[in-house]
Amino acid sequence: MQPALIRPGLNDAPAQSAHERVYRGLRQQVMHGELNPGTALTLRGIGKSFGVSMTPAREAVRRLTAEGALSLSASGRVTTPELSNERIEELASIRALLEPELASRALRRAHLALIDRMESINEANARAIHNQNPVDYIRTNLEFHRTLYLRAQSPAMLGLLETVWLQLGPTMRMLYTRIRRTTAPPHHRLILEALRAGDDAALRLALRTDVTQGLRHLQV
Amino acid sequence: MQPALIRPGLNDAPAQSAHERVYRGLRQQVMHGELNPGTALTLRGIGKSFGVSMTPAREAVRRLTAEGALSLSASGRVTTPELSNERIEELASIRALLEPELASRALRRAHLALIDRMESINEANARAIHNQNPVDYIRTNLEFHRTLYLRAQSPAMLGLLETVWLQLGPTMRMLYTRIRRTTAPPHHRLILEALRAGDDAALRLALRTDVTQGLRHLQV
DNA sequence: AGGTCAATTTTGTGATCACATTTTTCGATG
DNA sequence: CATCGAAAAATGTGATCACAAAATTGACCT
Repeated sequence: MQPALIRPGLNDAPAQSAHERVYRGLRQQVMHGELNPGTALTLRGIGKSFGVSMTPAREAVRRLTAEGALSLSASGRVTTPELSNERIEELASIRALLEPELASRALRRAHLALIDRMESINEANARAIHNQNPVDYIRTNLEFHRTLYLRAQSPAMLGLLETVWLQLGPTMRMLYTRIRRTTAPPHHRLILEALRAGDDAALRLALRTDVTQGLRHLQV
Repeated sequence: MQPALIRPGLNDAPAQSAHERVYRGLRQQVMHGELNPGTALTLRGIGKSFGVSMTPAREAVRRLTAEGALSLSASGRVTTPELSNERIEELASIRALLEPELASRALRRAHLALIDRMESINEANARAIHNQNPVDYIRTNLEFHRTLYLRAQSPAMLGLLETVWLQLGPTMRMLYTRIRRTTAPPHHRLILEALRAGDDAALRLALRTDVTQGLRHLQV
């Protein structure tokens, strides 16, 4: 197999295991909507594309499957999940439950520097929309939300939410290309205003609508 | 390795893979509080106790680690998690967020047969308390809740909640043996009454207090 | 053309091995 | 008696292999 070619200077974590690299790589592809729903993957293919054997690929797949990022067929085949409309709505309602709570917990700790950072992420988000780039759009949108939620100091809740995002990743890409979004999500402004005003109720409402509204265009 | 000795008649799922058997076995041990926090496990030991090689043991551990049921040390050692007080409270507040919602969704579909079944599970729960049996107590308590939530028809939300239960499993055992519970959890009665009355607000409140109250005795 | 079935290829599973690292053991030393 | 350090044991990681099951292919027949 390939010599794996680790360049320590470029990695955040100094010594990543092979399985960890595969896991992070696949996870990002799924969460950022780089894969369409139903995309088939194979252990040998994953291994080859990361320059490792089947073993670390298998472990990464098990992990991601446990998080709902991938699904296994009865015969063990690996694909990105194809969600039913009911499932999409359920996941959206979980977001609507968790995200206002996380935002509310972050509110008291959200200083101006944080709001400025969110503002600049939101501008990158607008650029992604202008460039019709779905992956950048999804990535910056999640980054906008995560930047806020990190301040909530609630790692378990954020962890749960990220598995929900993971499950929605491929579907979000599909939805994005379907609705051909042309304007920025209107609720990000409301979120920023509520943060600046320190208005908990307005913040919760802004998040609930932001999260819910994006997935209202199903009609499959 | 051992011939694995599968007896199809005794298994619910007809053809379980080795990894699946290990996963289910470990998962139950963790969720039902059969393992104290900080219990060390080894891949070879797990494999031996299930009559399989390291490979399926490793996959099961990866899966359970992804669900928060087990933790990995920096050197890859496997233990059941030892939760900080902050983490316990955070997990409790997640329960307090999800469980009233699941109960509310189940309410309209909760017929009398379901309530009767919950009642009988609650009696088994009382017996477990009388017998000072922590594992039976935890098991029947979770079964009481899960029986209700299954009616919510919200598999993703229930799945998330089960990972929270998993994370709390070893800690619940520790808390149980610490407080030496002697009387039945008072809120199960309130839950049943609210179900019978079809009172959504009362049901939500009963669950929130039931879930929160059990973990108020920390004081580590 | 379309369908059927056998041959072939692809794929996941589980076991085993070599290896590096960590942990434990245990004796020597102060 | 405690502490340090070296030897020994235990452990996780990744690669490879054999095998069975599944999916694909392609020839053949109707």
